[in-house]
Amino acid sequence: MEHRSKCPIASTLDLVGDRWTLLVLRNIFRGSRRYGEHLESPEGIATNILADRLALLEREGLIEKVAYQTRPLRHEYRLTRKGADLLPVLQTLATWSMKHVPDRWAPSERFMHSRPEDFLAQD
Amino acid sequence: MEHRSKCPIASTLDLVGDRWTLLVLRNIFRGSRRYGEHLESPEGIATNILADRLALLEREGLIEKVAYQTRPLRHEYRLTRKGADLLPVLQTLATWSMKHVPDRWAPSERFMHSRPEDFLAQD
DNA sequence: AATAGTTACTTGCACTTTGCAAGTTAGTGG
DNA sequence: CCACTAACTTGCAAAGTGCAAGTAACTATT
Repeated sequence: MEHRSKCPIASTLDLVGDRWTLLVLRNIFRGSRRYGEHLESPEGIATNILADRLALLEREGLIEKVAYQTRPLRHEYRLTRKGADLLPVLQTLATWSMKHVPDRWAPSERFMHSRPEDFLAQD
Repeated sequence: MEHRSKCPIASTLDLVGDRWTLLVLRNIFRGSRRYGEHLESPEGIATNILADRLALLEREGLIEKVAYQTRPLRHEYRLTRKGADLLPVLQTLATWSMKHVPDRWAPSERFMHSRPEDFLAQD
């Protein structure tokens, strides 16, 4: 990973500051775990972009691939602590939008009031 | 402005979710007001991108152009309430980076503890 | 009056990233 | 052997970005 500067804000954006990465994370917070579930999100992410971003997030340690079945072997993507810790960023983005952009969906209470730890439980 | 969906998170990112817009806002929070001051930021933004983003932020009402002198007429860019309200987003991005990215600059106490209102004072 | 300096952009072009459609791979089930 | 499903990969056009050079509107200097 290459950073434009040592500014902490710029460095975070170097990682997740593009058109899709934070939305992929949002999907996971909202329950998407499998590749196909991500494709159902309302914004309509392209398959190549999704594959690229999942690989990036895994390489950077924000999500991890966990097998959910063998025969055929299939994986799902889960948040690591590093990824889950971006929850406050998504919450503040949502809060801003609710105040300044008219006619948006209301985020769930559960989403707005949860903490990163809440998304780390195993099952 | 076109939105990919009515998701509040996606909608905020439609506005500021590219490689530079949030860094231009960070500059303003850190005191850059004039075009030339923005060009001094450590990431080295290109002049065309900067002009484009300042125009976008003004068009969307996050910043406004205020004359700081006549003869020759010159303007500076200041945060509106809408723009200043993105401060918590920048603060959470910085907080995440300090926890998860090694060897970053420490943001100033002033920046991390300020509130949007603090950047709206006239002078 | 002509020249140089300052500030704030604009333009042109190469390069990179994104978006869309179609194709591929690895497996199961019939 | 064939259809089916999930998870990608590939090709290519379009949009966005990065770099260098150029322009515009003044002011200050000689």
